[in-house]
Amino acid sequence: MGARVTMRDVAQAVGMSPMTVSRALRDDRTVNDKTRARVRQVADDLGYVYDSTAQAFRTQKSGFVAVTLPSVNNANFAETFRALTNGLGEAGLQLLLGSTNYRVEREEELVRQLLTRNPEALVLTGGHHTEETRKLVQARDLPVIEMWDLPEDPLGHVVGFSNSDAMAHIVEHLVATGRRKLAFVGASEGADMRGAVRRAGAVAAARAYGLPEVEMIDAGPAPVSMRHGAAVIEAMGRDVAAFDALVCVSDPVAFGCLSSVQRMGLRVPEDLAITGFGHFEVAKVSNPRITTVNVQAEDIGRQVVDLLQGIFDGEIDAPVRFDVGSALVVGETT
Amino acid sequence: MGARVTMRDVAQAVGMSPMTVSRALRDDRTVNDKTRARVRQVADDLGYVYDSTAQAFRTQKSGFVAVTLPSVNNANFAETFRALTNGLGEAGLQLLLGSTNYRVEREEELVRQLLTRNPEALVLTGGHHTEETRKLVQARDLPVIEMWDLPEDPLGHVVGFSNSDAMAHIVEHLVATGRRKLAFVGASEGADMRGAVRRAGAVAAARAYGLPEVEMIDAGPAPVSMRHGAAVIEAMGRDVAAFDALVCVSDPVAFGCLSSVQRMGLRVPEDLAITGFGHFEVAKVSNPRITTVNVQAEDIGRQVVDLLQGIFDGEIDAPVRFDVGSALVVGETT
DNA sequence: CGGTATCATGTTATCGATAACAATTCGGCG
DNA sequence: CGCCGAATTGTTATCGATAACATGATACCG
Repeated sequence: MGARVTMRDVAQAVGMSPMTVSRALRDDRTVNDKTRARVRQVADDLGYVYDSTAQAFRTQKSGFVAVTLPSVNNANFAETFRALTNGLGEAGLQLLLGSTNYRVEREEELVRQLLTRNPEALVLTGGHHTEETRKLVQARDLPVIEMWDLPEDPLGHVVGFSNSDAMAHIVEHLVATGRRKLAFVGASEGADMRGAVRRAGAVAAARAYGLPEVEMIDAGPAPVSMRHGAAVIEAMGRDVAAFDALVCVSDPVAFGCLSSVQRMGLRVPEDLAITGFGHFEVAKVSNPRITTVNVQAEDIGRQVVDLLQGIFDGEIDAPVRFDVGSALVVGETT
Repeated sequence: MGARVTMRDVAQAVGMSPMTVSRALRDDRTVNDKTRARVRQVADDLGYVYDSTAQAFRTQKSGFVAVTLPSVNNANFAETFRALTNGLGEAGLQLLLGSTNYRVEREEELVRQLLTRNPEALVLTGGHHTEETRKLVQARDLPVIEMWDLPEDPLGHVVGFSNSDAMAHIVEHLVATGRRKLAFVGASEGADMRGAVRRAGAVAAARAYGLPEVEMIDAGPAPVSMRHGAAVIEAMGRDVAAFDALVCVSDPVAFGCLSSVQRMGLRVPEDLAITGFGHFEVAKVSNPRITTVNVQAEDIGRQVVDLLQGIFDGEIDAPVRFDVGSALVVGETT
């Protein structure tokens, strides 16, 4: 339990140089098979544990890919994260995760922290960052991928979809089914840029279709979820019946709204339509099923992995911009 | 964009030794305030970024706390993770997260990987591990915390609650409200030990109350969620009415069951009671609200943080065993 | 004003693995 | 048997920050 076992100790035990041990433990085929076997055996016996820190230091390659997510407590982001973990794990890379709580200032702090770990790539969620974050990132010769958005002025590579286009499809669908007076349910203005873009998308689309101005229903500061949707509608009471449709920033919010609307005896979709965003499980299981947009979170993760692989293999030179798209999923709430 | 900027470069630029730079950038108060200011200024100008890898190597302290979770896509675990991130972040520690996908073999692989990063502590979810995992961990002089369970034979510290006790409370409540024929809805036997313990708890409690044997409804391999609960009940059709209550392994599964049960025209709780586990948002928002057990995921995270702080401060010697408890939350489904 | 405590900075060695280069061993062949 | 190329193993230097120790500068005291 004293000093830790190093390659030197293993080397001494097998009567060879540390270099040979190093080679044997990796799969360098210049070592003799018998030697490798013996080294591995001894390393095991001594309880040797490889020191990635030393490796990272010496080789100047950390084996980390840094990732920021707004929140982990979100099935979509979690799905992307899972895809990233699995894909990069196969390439021997480890994820270094930070969550921004939907705040760019927090993202900046996080990026600063993550960069000190010398990651081999940086994957950011979203396309809105502080100036300082942009500077930090660009000062480094490091592959950067922004995902979940299609920013105008990207930092590097992009794998995402258009939130406002997706919202436009929802509005189009609502118009097609005869709805005119829309309300948008989402977080307060401020931190959550993705939510803001969705709202703006809805507003713009409504204008384009000549609908009356979209009403804003503020469910509180981001992140908003089921209970916020439920609470804000409950607080409104039957006033909500004045609208034809509630356009919600996400499925969980939509489900919360749906629940409150039903509790007060209104029928969905007869009295009021409701739409979500993100194709969360709850949208498919709820009763009625919620009309939503499928954003293919897992696909985003997979595409990012492919992209990174390409970058590490040196096959990619120019910044890539990949639109994974999104698709309207019509449920029973419209 | 050539070689990276190191402390040596900064030192050269200010005309001092690297040691002074090192001291200035940390908050070593032996450096003169003016010197510190100048160093910081120059470091900034040169775009210096601190190298945690080098620090971790030299000091043999990584600044990492390694954490394994069964899944990130679970509001409860995510909540614990958030609490850990926030709490440890304040202490200057970074989380190194791995997800096991509910499999102990995957956990072993993960632990092996995480240990090479020299974490300062290891936080495992659950109390079931492979023999190899136990050996790996115990061979190291490293603080270990198991959370979300109260294992019989812990590896080190424990912060959790009794899943089987919690299940017993649910069964007790069902008995008190006149239910006798129970079915347990959960994942197939196998990977998910936490699920298995809950099931065993339900079975044992039912026996203790002299109820007929609990029927098993297999929702498929772990992890099971809303759609699995919904699917398995839909597949059963009206046979489900033969039971008095569906005891579900989690709230999402319970919600899935609830939804399918309602779709086929049965009334909850009149025709059938349903219970969940975990006090997820959906339990409070669904219609009717689901009777569940509050497991205080955030509290677990906070307690783990406190415990780690105590350990790092050297205030804790003997292994700690902390039961955060759990509480029945009666909803409208029973 | 000499001497000592305090403050501020510098020097040297080091953490563990590995790239780059050097040396040795071995088998095969004329 | 001697020589050559391929297969193995060894040596040395190094990544960047910092602990431990050493030194130089300054203040303060009787």
